[in-house]
Amino acid sequence: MSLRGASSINVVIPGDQVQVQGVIQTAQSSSVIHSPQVPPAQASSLSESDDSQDSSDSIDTPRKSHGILARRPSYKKITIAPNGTLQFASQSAEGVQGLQTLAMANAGNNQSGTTILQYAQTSDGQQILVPSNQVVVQTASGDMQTYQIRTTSTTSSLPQTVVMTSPVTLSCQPSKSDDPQMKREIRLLKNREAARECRRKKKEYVKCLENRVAVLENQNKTLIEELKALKDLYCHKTV
DNA sequence: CCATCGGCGCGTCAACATTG
DNA sequence: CAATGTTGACGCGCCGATGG
Repeated sequence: MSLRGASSINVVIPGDQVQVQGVIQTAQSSSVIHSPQVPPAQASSLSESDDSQDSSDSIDTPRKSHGILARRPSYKKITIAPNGTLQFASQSAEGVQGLQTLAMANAGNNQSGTTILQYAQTSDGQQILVPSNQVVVQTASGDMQTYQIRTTSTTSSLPQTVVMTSPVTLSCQPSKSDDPQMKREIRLLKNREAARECRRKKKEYVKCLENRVAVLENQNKTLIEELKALKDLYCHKTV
């Protein structure tokens, strides 16, 4: 019963409540339990179980043992419709264009004290990496300035106030360094962020599934009651 | 009070997918 | 095809609960 992270997910139909009325709703089958929509290439590798490698047979490391796992569809492709259902984006409709301009999402929750990089976009459209405790502001004159952000409360439960400190120059842009050490550092940072984001999406996804289950159970219950009522009605008529 | 346990989030690695 | 993104697996540390 850990209270930390408030992650005890009790199935709650969230704010945009999913109300079951009418019941019939055969619904555009945006089924939640989408059978792993395996792309053709992958499907073959599924059934054939990586034939090319089976000779080398997987005693390599324990890590490699998850070859069995079919690649799941990306959480990224799953969006939540206002009515609580999940929608799966088509391949091409990704379009996260503006996203990278200033992702401040996690800036506050960095408990570990490590610096997280995020993408910002300079006025000339160039992407740069900026530590997530900084924010990029475009001034009236059009030039970009970054500010450091300090949060005044350390506990995540309390509201955090943001303090803008003195501007920081962008001189330390990782200018496409060829230094392998630097490259690795950047990759690690990016992966760190990616992992965090991935976990967030996964949690969201699971929550959605649970909501969906609740809705379907509700529907099921209503249908059963309706059926029962109809049966009763029918019996009375025939007798 | 201390040891233990279970849950959680994190960072990293590696395998696989996607993109250009 | 190389670079980059995504995500499962693993190990670690932290925290709260629980039992002695």
